[in-house]
Amino acid sequence: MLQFFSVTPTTSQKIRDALPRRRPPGRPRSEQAQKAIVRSVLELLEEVGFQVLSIEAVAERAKVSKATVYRWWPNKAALIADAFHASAVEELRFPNTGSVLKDISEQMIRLVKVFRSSRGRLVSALIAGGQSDRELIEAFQQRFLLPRRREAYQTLERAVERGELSSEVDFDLLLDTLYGPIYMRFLIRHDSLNREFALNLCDLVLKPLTSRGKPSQSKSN
Amino acid sequence: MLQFFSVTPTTSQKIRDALPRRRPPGRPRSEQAQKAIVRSVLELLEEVGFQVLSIEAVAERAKVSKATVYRWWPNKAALIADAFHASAVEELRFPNTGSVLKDISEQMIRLVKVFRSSRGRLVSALIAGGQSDRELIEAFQQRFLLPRRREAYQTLERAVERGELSSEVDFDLLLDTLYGPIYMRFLIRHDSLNREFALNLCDLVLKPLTSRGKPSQSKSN
Amino acid sequence: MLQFFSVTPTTSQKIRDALPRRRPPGRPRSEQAQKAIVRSVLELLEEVGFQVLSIEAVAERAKVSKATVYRWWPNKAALIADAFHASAVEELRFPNTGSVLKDISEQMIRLVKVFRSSRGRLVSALIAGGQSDRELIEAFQQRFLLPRRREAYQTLERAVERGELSSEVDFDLLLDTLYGPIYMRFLIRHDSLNREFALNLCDLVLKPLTSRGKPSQSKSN
Amino acid sequence: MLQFFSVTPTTSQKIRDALPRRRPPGRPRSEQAQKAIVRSVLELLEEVGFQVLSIEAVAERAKVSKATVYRWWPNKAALIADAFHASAVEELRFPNTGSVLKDISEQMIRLVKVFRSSRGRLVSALIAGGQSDRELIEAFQQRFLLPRRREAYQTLERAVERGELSSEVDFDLLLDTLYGPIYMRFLIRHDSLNREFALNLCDLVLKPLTSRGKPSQSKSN
DNA sequence: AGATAAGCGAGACGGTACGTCACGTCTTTCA
DNA sequence: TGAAAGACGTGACGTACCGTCTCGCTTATCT
Repeated sequence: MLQFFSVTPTTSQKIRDALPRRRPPGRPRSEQAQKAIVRSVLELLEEVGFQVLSIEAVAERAKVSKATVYRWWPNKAALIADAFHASAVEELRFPNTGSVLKDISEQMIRLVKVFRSSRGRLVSALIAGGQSDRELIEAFQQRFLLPRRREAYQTLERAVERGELSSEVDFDLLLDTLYGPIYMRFLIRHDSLNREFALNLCDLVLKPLTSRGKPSQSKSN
Repeated sequence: MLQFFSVTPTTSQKIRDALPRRRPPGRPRSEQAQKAIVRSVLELLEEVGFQVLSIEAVAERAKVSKATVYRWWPNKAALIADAFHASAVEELRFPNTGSVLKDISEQMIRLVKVFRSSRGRLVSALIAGGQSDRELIEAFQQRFLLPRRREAYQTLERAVERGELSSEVDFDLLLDTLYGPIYMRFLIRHDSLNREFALNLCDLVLKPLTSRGKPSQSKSN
Repeated sequence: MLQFFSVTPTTSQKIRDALPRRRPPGRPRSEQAQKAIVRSVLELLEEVGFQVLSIEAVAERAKVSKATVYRWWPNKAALIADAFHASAVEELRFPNTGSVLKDISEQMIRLVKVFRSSRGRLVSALIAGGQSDRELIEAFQQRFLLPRRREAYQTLERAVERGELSSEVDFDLLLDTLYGPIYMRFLIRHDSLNREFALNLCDLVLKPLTSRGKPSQSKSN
Repeated sequence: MLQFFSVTPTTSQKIRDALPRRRPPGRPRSEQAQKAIVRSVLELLEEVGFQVLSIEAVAERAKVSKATVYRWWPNKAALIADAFHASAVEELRFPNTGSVLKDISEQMIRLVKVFRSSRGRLVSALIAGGQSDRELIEAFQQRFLLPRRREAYQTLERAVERGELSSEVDFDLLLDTLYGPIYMRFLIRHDSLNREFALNLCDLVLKPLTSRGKPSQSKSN
């Protein structure tokens, strides 16, 4: 899971040429240390949250010197972004059931599960931190949101091809309408965030748009 | 606007007897100091955000001793919550035009304006802080979200009474579907948050539900 | 011994008016903390020397926060200078026996004793540090050397008055000739520094100058 | 000047057999690197002094890897001692004029010149460092002081042979009395160190001892 | 000619201490 | 008794060097 870490060096490193290269001079970066740091960040983030997480504690837990942390990550934000990347959530892929409503509601339920799990804390810490750190919120967009968005586009395109969905629908608007409410309940916690909510949400937003329910006609009015 | 502040001491203080009381002995609490503190918090929040805001800086800017801040607010969260309260947004009321779509889209546009203004920073700071502080997010729910929600309920009820909306609609689900996308774009900043988005969002979510567009039938299907 | 510390605030403090003043507002400086710090510096200096002495260790031993040390002393040098001042050496006064030779040799022997004691380490640390710190060496001149010099001048003047010494003698040259060799052996450690050396040194330098002993003849023979 | 450096490895290395040996296998030690290191130490010592001199900076300036420095010198002291050795001062030899007073005052003036030059900083750094490093002060004794002392002995012996000086004079005491004041002014900087001082010092100490001048009388008057 | 051995640069590593900053508490004087 | 002033212990910050280590490369001698 972490093996790709040195391949995709993310925030703290420049992307190296992909072509076969000689190893640079000097002592090579310790993979073990990097893994330990990332692991410590993940653990501590779940335990105490972004605000309280101190790099000092990360270094101590990873049995690594503080300098090593600072050598590779310029600030707490980058550290968390990378850690978050490393804990990438494979379970958030979209299925291909032949029905948009099914595909999306299924994935939505998985997302809700992640948000309710201890990893949710990681996500909320990242978004919270992002409110005063441009890099951090961009990291979240690029590494978490966008990959999922791309899959979502494909899912919607399949629906269009199948004739389930009008080709005139604004995908971005639709997807934000579907996921926005989930993020809102996740972050503001004013109401319950569970499977039922996800299903009802899908019904409310998606059903009117699917040809099966013939709501596309209402659209054209 | 701030005058009622010492009357409604909010989070950090016990509510004092409302009955006429004799002034207690000793130096009376300085109203001026309180106002200066709150003003400083608001200014600083817009300038630097929640994370960076230091009570030390607040005290210095308000020309107040640190102890005075601590005497009245137990922590940064309470301080921000109160400051936020003081900057209450009067312009977010719902109009009553006779059309749900109009009423809500109108208010939505105002909300978007607030979010895009410097006061938006205040809101995002509050939500961000709330991710690691229960009190803070609850303050946001109670003082910002709920008051607006109550008005929104009334707006929807009027629509039901007018026959625009089915009485079976889940108000909470509907409102989160309407506002969630705005919060999402506001917090994650992955896409533009403007008037057009608000209007399209309203159209997408609300039109299918309003009898005028006859989409209520599709619902019953 | 330390009581005069807050009276003569030395390096780190401005000298306050001697006139009766009201105490300033705010928590007063903790005398106890200051004493503990100075005591720790003295102990550590004798144990490990200037180079190794870390402010971190001083703070820890004095059970004082590092910030408190830095609040009052800008750097290690000032800290040591003050500590040195506090350990001021009362025993280095000149006697008044009626004989220059006696007066000076007596005091010289005391100086040698101090240099050979654990407090010698303090002095050598101060001079060593002074080689790369102007303030430090100046502190040594002002607080250690000069006070003694003034007494030495008086001792020499008494000798002139008594007719023991010519009034044409350059006091500064004479005193450096008397004390320089002691400092040299103290710092370079190339030869033994003891009572005999001090006595022989006095004889060598002083006797030829005193009219009473006419010892230049005995020497030149 | 530096060429003998790898031949006499000094402090940091065991002295190798002087007998003709075959060169060992392996890459030979880079003479160029050694010279660059020593040069850098000398430069930096004059610029910043012992305390601040960092091996990291030495390596960087010498365009040499840190490991290379550590391979050959165990610590900063050894490094400085060797560098000092390399900068050996040829001009501090004693002349042979036929007059002790002349011989010694002449050399003293040269010493004062060296102390006042940028190389003086080197000497003071060495002595300062020596206050907390036995090796260092011993290096100073052996490499700087002693060679000069041996020459001074010869100068004094010539004076005895010529009848200028009594054979009963304690050479060590006399030499420390002559040079101690110079070291004192050099290190403590409490008074001017110049040609006049050196001359007056010689007069004061040496004249009473030389039979020729009988100047003790003029002095004692 | 190839094997073996050491020196070299580069630079990452675990550490220690630096000097600064803000925390939240405290102790004083003045109003 | 509240407020201002400001010192206090605490603890993390990010930096600088320490002295050690692992690399790949170079330069020599030895087989």
